[in-house]
Amino acid sequence: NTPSLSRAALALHFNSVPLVSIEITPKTSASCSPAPESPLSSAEESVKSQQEEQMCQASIQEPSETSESQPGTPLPLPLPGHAGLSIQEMVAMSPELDTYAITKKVKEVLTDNNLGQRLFGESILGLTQGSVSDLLARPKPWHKLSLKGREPFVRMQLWLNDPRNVEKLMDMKRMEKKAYMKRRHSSIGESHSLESGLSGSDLTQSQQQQPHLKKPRVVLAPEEKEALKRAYQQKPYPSPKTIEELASQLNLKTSTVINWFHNYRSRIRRELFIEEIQAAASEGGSPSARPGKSGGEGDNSCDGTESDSTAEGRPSGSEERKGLLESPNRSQRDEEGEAEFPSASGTSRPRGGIIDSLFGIPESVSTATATATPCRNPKDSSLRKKKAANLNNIIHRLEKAANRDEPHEWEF
DNA sequence: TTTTAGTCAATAAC
DNA sequence: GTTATTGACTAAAA
Repeated sequence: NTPSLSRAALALHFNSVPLVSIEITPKTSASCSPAPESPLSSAEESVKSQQEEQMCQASIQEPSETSESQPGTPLPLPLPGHAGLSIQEMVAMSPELDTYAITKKVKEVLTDNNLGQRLFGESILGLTQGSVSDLLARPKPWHKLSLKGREPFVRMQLWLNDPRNVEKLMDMKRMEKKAYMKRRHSSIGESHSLESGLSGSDLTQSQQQQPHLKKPRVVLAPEEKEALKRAYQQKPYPSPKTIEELASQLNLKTSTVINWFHNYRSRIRRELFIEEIQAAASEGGSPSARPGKSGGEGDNSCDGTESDSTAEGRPSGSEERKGLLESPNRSQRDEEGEAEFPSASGTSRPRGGIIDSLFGIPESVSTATATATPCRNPKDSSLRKKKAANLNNIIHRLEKAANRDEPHEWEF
């Protein structure tokens, strides 16, 4: 898997740098050579001398094809400087970070220095461009992130802390360009010889011989999306039967409809997070402050329109604040009196002291001292719409909780 | 088994 | 060429 290898190779250069001023005992690696198939490998030569020393400080793990998606496997990362801590350990020990402030700062630095998301993502985060774009545009609040989800933010924070971050990324950019030019030159030469040696039919044949493994991407028509959105407004959690019906009516595969609902729920949820954050920011609070009372989309309890209707039949006050979008199962579990936002307060996590210094987190970025997000009303109709849909979601869950068998009638 | 979280990668939009 | 969007997928939680 060339992309993975090149990604890992790219990252090793950057990630072997001490990002904060801490006494380090760098582990030495048996091999500091970059991945052989890395597109940058030729260009790397030119800057190798500058970076070799840093590279070899890294505790390098052989990059594997799937390393990036496997939890627990260290990603290409700036860790060697951190007293031998793995990224997972750092994430686990990290104080609460203000994801919104971090992404804002990262965007700023990247734009100011004309650095692309792809380069940043592949070399610093170990993520693809699309993922980076998504992450930067719609960061989830820290307390809503799983350990894995926190990882990119910790990486960003570490990168921001590195005084030479831009410089290094610039170097990387230059190397990439060099390598690209080199490849382009050689491929031009190749295509010349191909043109002279292959007839048109030969090319067609070789193309035909390529196994057609890739499925064409499904692109939903606007009407189809509209129909699905309407269905979502009615029922955010459609039954298998409804899904079947939708699929046949829209002439789509069932799996496409299922995926669409999964994705839509997830993306709506995130949109609500970001709207929450922005609203809080505009009101002067810490942007991604842990909602505590407002609870992400759960701030509906502050919103007269929804809270009135959601309050009825809610099992408990805390339930109301738990957020409209949590899964039905979770909701049922919540009824048993589980503490609110168990992971949010970071009670079991060391805060400040060595870890704060490790991250070098400025006040503006850490939310450890942040205040709760104030309540607010929705500012536009789209938000209202989403919340209305979420209301349906709640109703759905209440139905389920109240009556395990599909309820035909409501009893109040 | 269903849902969520996180991500990839194709491709649309700029 | 870069960034945004989005259908599909995997892993993990519930």
